[in-house]
Amino acid sequence: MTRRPYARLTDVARAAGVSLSTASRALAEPDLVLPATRSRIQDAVARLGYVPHGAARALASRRSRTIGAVVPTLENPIFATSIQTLHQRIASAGYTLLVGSHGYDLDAEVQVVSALVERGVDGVLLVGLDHSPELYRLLAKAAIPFEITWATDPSRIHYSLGFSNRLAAASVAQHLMELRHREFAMISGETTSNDRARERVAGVREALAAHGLELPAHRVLEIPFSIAAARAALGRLLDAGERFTALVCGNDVLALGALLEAAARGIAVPHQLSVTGFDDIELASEFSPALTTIHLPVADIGHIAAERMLTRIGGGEVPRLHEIPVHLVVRASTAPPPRINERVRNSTKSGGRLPSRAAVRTGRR
Amino acid sequence: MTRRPYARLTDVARAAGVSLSTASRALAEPDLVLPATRSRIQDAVARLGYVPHGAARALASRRSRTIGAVVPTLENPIFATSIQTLHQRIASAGYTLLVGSHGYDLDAEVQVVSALVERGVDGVLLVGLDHSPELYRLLAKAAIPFEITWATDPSRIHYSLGFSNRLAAASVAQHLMELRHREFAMISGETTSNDRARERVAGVREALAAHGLELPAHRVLEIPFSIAAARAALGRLLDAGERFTALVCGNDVLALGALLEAAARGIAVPHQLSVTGFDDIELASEFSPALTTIHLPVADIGHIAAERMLTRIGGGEVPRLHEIPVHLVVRASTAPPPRINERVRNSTKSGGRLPSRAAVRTGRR
DNA sequence: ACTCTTGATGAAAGCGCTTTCATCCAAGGA
DNA sequence: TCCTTGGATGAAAGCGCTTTCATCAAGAGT
Repeated sequence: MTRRPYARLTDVARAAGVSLSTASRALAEPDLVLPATRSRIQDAVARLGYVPHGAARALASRRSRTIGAVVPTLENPIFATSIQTLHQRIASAGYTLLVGSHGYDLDAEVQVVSALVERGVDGVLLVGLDHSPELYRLLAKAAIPFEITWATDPSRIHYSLGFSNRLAAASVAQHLMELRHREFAMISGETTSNDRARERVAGVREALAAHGLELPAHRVLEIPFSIAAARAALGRLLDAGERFTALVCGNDVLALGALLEAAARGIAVPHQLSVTGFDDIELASEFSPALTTIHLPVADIGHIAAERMLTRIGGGEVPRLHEIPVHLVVRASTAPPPRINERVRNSTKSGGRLPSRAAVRTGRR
Repeated sequence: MTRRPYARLTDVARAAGVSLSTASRALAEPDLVLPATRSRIQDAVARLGYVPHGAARALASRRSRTIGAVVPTLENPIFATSIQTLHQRIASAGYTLLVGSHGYDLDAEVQVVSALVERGVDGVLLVGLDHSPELYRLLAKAAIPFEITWATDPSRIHYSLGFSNRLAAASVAQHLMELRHREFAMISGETTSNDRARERVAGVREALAAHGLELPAHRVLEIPFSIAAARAALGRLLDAGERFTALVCGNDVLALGALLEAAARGIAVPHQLSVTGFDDIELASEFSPALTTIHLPVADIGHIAAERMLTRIGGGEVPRLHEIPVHLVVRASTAPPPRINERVRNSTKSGGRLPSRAAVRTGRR
């Protein structure tokens, strides 16, 4: 006789001397089965090493017990961390996590989501508000609950969990203005198809405008999220002779790059130049100078997103919009601007690696 | 009449005026179907917005077209990056990625893998050789191909893709010895249930031993992989009065922590203390001083792992052991040891934040 | 002209499970 | 004592697809 390599529920049922239906119930709804019967079935399960067949279960029950999460990239530690906590939470509820990344390409994202829909995920987690209309159509057609994270949808059309990137960025600008900075520059991620980056730039602009200040376009550089790109960007800004005392960065990775470049050029942070980040990754507080940044409760986002999604899948209701608190953390990378003669001077054509000639250390603030 | 929310293959078949089997074939093996028929079916697919039902397909075909990857943590950028490339490669082959993480807990790993097996993944990717016996049993019973990454299995019992952590670590020690260092200390990740960390410590020990040098147990600190922990560890080593001129770190994150702590204590790297890392994350080359470390082709690992797994799932054969080249990258964090009177002195009970009194800058090497 | 291939298509049997719906039996009510 | 009620169980119908296997033309071979 040919033994199959694995046991089916039918085999368990036969071994326990019950019908298939009873065996199924014993596993799904133990209360509906007499304790004696139940334990016979559980014995059989253990003895045969029975492992339920997910696909069969999904097909019959129309629920896959999987959740899909799509992020721009796992290389940004904030996404990696939140995916991590998300996974932990849903795993403990018996769900599995399907992940996808698209590298900030909205068309690629549609492909990824479509693969998830095909797999019959019970819910989808998205990052931000910028998505292809086709993606929204796909999700609507499949009637799969989805949720926007890392941003809030003020219109409440979609379920969202996050914070206002605009307001948070504005508070950074506010802090800098209170320090009496009046000349700003910004290094941002690409704003096309990235609403978070766009909102952060807008937030800074608005806050400045409210005080009659400007953030001219040529002082806003949009670059890939990498340390090397950020270093190069600060270099370009400086080499172009821009005179600013505060540099707002779109996230901590970019800010770190700026800090590194400033150090390499002998520019003292914060005395000659104030630098801010966004996210509060671990390095932000450990680096020297420690980075003034916006603290995000990264792990909480994964956890709450899991919670909300599980509730909705279970037929429960959650508020359309869940705002999580974020706040400015002032550390050592910001200080009042230097007096005029202590400002960072644009370096010469010699390659920009020279320390500013006007560099003079100011006292501690 | 009640319309279903989505189209089934039966609906497509009816719309195209063919049988279910033909429709199925048209999608799976287009060559077996007459071009005219095929295009009628494709029209119907497009018109109805048909999306195949993954679970049904998996049930009928006994292949889920999903691959599971289990890593210790996504917070380490090397895992995040390799998962990223892995995803890209398998997605382009029509596969979906199920991820799991276990936080260096082997029992938790069994749970995660068991969830993947239940989902019927076609293959599983694991990190390292240290796993619960139960995990191996589970995978064997389900007859699912799996692969070890980030380490090689010299016994060739399992399929593995990686490099010798031991040899790589030894080459770091070798470099340091060539610089004439004789007093070593090491900051490692926890070695229990982490063969990579264990092998790296062993590699350093062996290399030293070959030259009659020792790495005493009290100079090896095992800590969690975080910058803060690494800073504290170096502090403890120093405060304990250990005298060493070379600090080998288990990975770049730990090395970064050490660099930061050294800077905070006014210890000049590399002139007073040489520090090495392992992994070559982006920051390693951008940081100042740039870190001497082992370069790993992180993206390649994800890519090759995907390739090998897809081949095996497709019934193909690959070598049991795939060794990828890694190499030492010498940068600015290592130099010959200082002369005796320039050594780092153990700081006093005052908290260890004072620069070493004996600190004297040596010239460039 | 007749059988033999060959290639395209269709019919139908599951894949392993969930989920009505029906059945049975013991206890409670009249 | 008979009938009702409800709890436990079983029978059976799918869930949407893949995959033999059978069928049927139409061209090839003799």
